[in-house]
Amino acid sequence: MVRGKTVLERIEDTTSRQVTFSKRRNGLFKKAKELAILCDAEVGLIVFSCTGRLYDFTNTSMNSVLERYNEAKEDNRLIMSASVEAKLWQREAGILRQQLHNLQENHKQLLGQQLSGLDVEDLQNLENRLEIGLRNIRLTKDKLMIDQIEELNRKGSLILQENKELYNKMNNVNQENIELQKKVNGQGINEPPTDTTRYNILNKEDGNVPVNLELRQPQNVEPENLGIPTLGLKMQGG
Amino acid sequence: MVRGKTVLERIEDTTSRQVTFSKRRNGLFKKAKELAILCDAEVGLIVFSCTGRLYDFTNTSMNSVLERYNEAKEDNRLIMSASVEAKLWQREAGILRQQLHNLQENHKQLLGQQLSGLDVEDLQNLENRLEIGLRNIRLTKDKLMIDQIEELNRKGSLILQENKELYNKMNNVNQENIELQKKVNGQGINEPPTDTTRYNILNKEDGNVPVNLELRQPQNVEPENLGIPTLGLKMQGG
DNA sequence: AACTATTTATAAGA
DNA sequence: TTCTTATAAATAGTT
Repeated sequence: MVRGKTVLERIEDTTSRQVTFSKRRNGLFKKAKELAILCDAEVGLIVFSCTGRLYDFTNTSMNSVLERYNEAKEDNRLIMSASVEAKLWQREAGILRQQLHNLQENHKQLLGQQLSGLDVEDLQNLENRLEIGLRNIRLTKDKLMIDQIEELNRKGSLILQENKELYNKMNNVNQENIELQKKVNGQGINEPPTDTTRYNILNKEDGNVPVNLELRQPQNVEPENLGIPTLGLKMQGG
Repeated sequence: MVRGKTVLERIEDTTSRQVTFSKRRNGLFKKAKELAILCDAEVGLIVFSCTGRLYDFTNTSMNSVLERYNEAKEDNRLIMSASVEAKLWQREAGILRQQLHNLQENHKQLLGQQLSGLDVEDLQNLENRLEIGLRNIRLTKDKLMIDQIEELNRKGSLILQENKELYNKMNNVNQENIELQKKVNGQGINEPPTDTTRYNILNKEDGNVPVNLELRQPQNVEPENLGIPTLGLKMQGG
């Protein structure tokens, strides 16, 4: 527009384009600002350079400008995309809240609370559902407990078996010991006698069962005390 | 800017301000368009006059401009109002969905479904809650039924009372009729005899009880058949 | 809306 | 980028 009129078309030379962009951008923003001040207008101006850089101006706030813009535009298709999305989610939340509320109601009734307003048939239904539920829960619990008991029984039996074997071994060792003592005494050598009875007592009353049991006091438990069908094992010897 | 520099402040004269607004707005929009074309920029310009009228320009689309603007602005506070709102509701919906899911899980367990993964203690808790619930429901139901029974009993008694009175009246009318018949016959006048027995039968077997009862067949019900503590009333007379 | 005297904007060159 | 400058463009006040 100087030194010959500039034609209104894209400036092909990159440098020239960028320089012009810089100058004219400043001019445009200055004009925008002047318009806002002189004429008491609300102005929002957003510019992206061809390199993608953002330049913006507003004499108020972009938020305010855009809100007014949305209000003014009756064909809400612009920012409304987000707004519509918000409404959709709001609706979804409302539905979920309702469902949750209903289920809570239902749940409370199942727990025997807030029963007013129900007639005998409703209550009978509720009762039936609860009875079925209770039956299932009891069956499940019983099965679980029976399994645990059987497991304990099995472990107890193993320990008893081990105990029995240890006891037999001890007897053998004891016997051996006694005979050795006799031989030693026969040879006139005086050594203090080994305390053979200790092993017996330990085995029968105080010994720790060498198995990692989940029983609290496995050492005192006899199969009969596990309170269930025992495997028929009993302490032998002793 | 002409005939003496214009000071940069609000033009107080309304007419002058509006004229200037018009002129400068055109200039601004022209400049914006030129910038967009010459420099291959994306421009969005929104202006509200002080009277509230909207003027906008964009060489692309306002939606595109605003979307890029949102992307570019890292401190999302502008158009994000709607978008943020959407996110908030979305989050709310997510939380509600989770709560609903948990409650559904809980609910199913209460109904004796999906019990795997629970230990004996969990099951015992569940059982206890169900038993309490069941007890409450049964108490409520029983109370309701007892109330209904008492109500039926009361109504039944009233009807019986009414029946009894009607029956007595009928007997009186019958008696009266018989005596009138005798008199009429004694006077030699021949009229067809009134069917006095009909009232008796109607009353005892087929008559509709003139009370709006909720019993299905109130006319056939005797207090003893209500299945509850009766009020001691019985059909009198026959 | 048109005119016009001026100011302002800015393209090209430095 | 900035400065300069010639010149186009914008526009305030008037008609």
